[in-house]
Amino acid sequence: MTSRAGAADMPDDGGIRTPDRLRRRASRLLSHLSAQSDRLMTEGLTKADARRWHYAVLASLQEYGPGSQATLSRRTGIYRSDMVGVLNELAERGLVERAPDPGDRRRNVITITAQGRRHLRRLDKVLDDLHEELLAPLLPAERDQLVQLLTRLVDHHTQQAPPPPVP
Amino acid sequence: MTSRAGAADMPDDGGIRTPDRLRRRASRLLSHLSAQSDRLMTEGLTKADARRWHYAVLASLQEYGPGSQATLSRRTGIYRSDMVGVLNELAERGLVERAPDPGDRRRNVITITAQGRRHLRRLDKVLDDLHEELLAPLLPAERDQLVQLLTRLVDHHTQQAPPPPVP
DNA sequence: CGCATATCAGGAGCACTGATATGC
DNA sequence: CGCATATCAGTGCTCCTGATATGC
Repeated sequence: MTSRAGAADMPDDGGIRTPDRLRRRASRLLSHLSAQSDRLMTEGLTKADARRWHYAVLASLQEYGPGSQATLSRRTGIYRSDMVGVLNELAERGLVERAPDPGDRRRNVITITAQGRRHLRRLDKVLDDLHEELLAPLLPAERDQLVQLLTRLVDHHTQQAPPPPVP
Repeated sequence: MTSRAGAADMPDDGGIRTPDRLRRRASRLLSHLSAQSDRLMTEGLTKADARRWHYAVLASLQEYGPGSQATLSRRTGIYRSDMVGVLNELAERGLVERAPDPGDRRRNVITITAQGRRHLRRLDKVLDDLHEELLAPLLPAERDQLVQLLTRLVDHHTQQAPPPPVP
């Protein structure tokens, strides 16, 4: 007897809802896939003695140049509170340098080192392979589509300041 | 002087990498958007005195009928260890009932209550609105595309057993 | 003074591991 | 016996809230 008792446990929902709304909710799909993706990337990066945040910081340093910790926070989306620890780990490994800003003594200027650049090149290769695995079922055009759709949504929700409460 | 010193801090990457690989990495987009989506849903559900897991459990109960905790875990993707607490919260609120299975005394049979169904209807409405907000920039056809792409990826990575090490 | 910066302490939610007791 | 189930204890990561000291 596997739950085919008729209308007893087939509750009234007005007949409107599609039967698999759970699986088709975009938010659930996103959470699910993001978790799978994160696991994949974290595993791969761990083998290269790195974490996801390491890559974000190093890549942002290489693309946009040195910057204060607050600047890096804004670039990468990492919280200021968490940035400290990430930079400690990167500095321990000799991948970045933290020097006081002579022009503004509140700031530290973070710079990527030569070793950091070498490390970043390795990580980029690792991530390329992992993305191949992540997106394996999609054709190249579909991968572009996905990236484009995700980008539009991310952009829409990032430049969205929460509307002022109108007092 | 804002980092325009020539080739000094424009490091060699072979000229191959696209300049915004950080922003276009699918894994980063997924993490980012998933975080934004999670925040949106969590906020909305909190106002309705619920969490995301509550919705998952209630919806799964309504769609597939009652089941043991292990069954619910498989349906919803919530870990068995965490399921206990979720069901405690739902039972406290009178939204589900936990009764011992007479046929197998290891199991509890979880059933959604009438109050649980009412609550679920409210949550479904809340989530509909939140998804409208989440997917606002996309046309209906694009939303379907997104859901379809995400579904294919999720499916691909769920039924994937890690390949045997070939001894 | 207000504002930004770096740092530290800590919480909430989720994904996950491991151990235990119980019953199939 | 092996296996599944429910439960508890605890970890790590991410996101996020403070509070502090310092310098603009």
